Amino acid sequence: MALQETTKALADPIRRTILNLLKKGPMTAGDIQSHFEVTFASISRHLSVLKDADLIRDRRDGKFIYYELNASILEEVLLWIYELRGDNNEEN
Amino acid sequence: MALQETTKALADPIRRTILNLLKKGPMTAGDIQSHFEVTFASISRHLSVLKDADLIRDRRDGKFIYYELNASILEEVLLWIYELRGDNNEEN
DNA sequence: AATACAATTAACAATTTGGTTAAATGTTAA
DNA sequence: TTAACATTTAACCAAATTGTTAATTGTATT
Repeated sequence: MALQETTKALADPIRRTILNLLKKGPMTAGDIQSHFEVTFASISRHLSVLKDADLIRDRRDGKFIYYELNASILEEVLLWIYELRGDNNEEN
Repeated sequence: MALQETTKALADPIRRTILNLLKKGPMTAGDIQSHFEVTFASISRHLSVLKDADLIRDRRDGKFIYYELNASILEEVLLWIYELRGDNNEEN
């Protein structure tokens, strides 16, 4: 179930911040790392969790690897939440 | 940040299933447990994670404790996801 | 008060997660 | 082809999470 990968990926503050950074456009791992106080290796692993969830995609351009947001994956989470609220929220 | 508790709570399949069960209406811990192959104690801890996130509320009625869904907490997650998609999804 | 029932909490083991440093990989440029 | 740069992967550690069993708490019943 992809929902599992997605929700797990979203359950970490660094990963959520990375997604917010990527909202503005693609960035390299180095650019991303510079926003945090953890090592490159640590960010690299967060990126791979996001990649496993397909929340981000990467594309190499010469020496750099650019990461970009793939927000479409979030549709499934939205759907799940909508269904959960379902009839209980008729009044809204 | 409440988003942290919420996303963490959602990142477990048992907890998501519990929320789906509660969609149909309040249930006791025992009723909930009967849907899983883990012990009462394990379910009880999942319930406390959901309670910490305020995704569920409990109410004692005599010998039983009834749990019910508080889906309003999910608004914050929805908002966060909407913001993330933001301008990137003008075409939708 | 004693017993039984519903559920939580405590204590512990196993697994997962997130961080670090060091080594490895891929690419460019000298 | 060697050096330098960008990034990932491997190996390891500490902390958090999830599950179990056993003890505890709260309520109802006798």
